[in-house]
Amino acid sequence: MGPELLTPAAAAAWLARDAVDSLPAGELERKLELGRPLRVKLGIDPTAPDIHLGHTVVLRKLREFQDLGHLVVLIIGDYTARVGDPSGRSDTRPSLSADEIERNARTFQEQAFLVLDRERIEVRHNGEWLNMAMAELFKLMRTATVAQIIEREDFSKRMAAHTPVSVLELLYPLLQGYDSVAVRADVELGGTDQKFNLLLARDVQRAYGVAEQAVLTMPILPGTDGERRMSKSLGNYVGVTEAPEDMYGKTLSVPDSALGTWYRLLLGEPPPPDLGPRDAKRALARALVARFHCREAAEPAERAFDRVHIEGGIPEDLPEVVWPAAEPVVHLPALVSRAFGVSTSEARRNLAQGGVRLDGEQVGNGSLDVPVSEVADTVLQLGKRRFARVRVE
RNA sequence: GGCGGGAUUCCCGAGCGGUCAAAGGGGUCUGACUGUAAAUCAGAUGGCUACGCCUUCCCAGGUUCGAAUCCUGGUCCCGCCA
Repeated sequence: MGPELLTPAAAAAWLARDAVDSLPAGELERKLELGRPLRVKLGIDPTAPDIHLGHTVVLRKLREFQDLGHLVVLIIGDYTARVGDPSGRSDTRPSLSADEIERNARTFQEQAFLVLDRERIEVRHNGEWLNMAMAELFKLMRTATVAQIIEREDFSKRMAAHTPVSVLELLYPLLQGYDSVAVRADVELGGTDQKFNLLLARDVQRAYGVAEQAVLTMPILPGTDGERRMSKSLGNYVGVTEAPEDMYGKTLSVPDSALGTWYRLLLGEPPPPDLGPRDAKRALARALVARFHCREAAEPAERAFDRVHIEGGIPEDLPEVVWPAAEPVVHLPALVSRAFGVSTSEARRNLAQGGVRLDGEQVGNGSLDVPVSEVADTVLQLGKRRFARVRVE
């Protein structure tokens, strides 16, 4: 299909087909009727540069806009990041240096280009316009009321729970809205959690006499636990640059209940009806590896997974741990510690619990010291999925 | 500005001056089981060539035979009132 040939109404419907909200009603279609490339805004926070699958839901939508001939305006929140993100509940994050911000932003862009078309993108830093005069800030602050802003659920919850909310946090939605003014955004995308901010930006735009943006919110992708939103801090994420085997394995660990959501949000289609959950999940895992690595990487990743988890075998590429030949007696906790970077105490615990194997045989029931000949050129295994080849030299 | 409350191990959160490497939960790890790194069940969870030794309870001092627990002074955080 040639999407650029769609009528505005059809294009709007197509773009909004998997969105949660397209607000206000009909706005996106009116924007498309303008008949010029739209400026589609996405703001990023350069404090966390790594992109995971959750981010790609919005990125994919941006890509669809690009494929229809529109322009993505990527805003790097360098200025706001330098002030320091106050949203951490208890942990006050140190504000980042300009260098770190630039590095993070570059990493983010690099990873975002796994999804986006790098030809149709404009990258801006909000330091360009946010370093404003106090008088200008007054004008901005008048565009919303405190009541409006604390109406948001997360603020009202925190205030009810007596957790601190800084004044700066209250200001954030306005700064984000001002970004939309500065870049003349026609459309802004975000997760459903951004709905408030995205809509408030319209108020700011109106106050500054520029056209108000259309807003498109996308569903939040659940993490590998199938429950909570995918996020790095919850540890339930799959990074787009992760090794094929990890990406494959993590995808398989997603509970069946979340399978449908993952399919729709990541592949844009429901799971194949003729496949059972196991095979559907394997197909999804292959597709994701193929997208973020290459088609050729998917098969080996699946084979590696099967070998380790289904057949109980060992992976092909093993890291090595070297034991000095000068020491004729191998202290197993020391060997495990050296091989996998765990403390010797932890190594001892795992030995005691039968979690350590040499060439598939559990060890550690007897003596913790074995002759070096017994470990030379064996495969040392900790738990189910950590392996190392022992070399003596 | 006034008055109160708090800081504990990865996180949250118990903790009588000795029996505290410190309850409980979460997380994590290991085992069993499984199509799965899911779910469930069980165990473990400061460090150390280790039936013992070493370092932890915001920081610095002090009292004591002995302090996470008491005192003094700092630092940071929170709430209430103004």
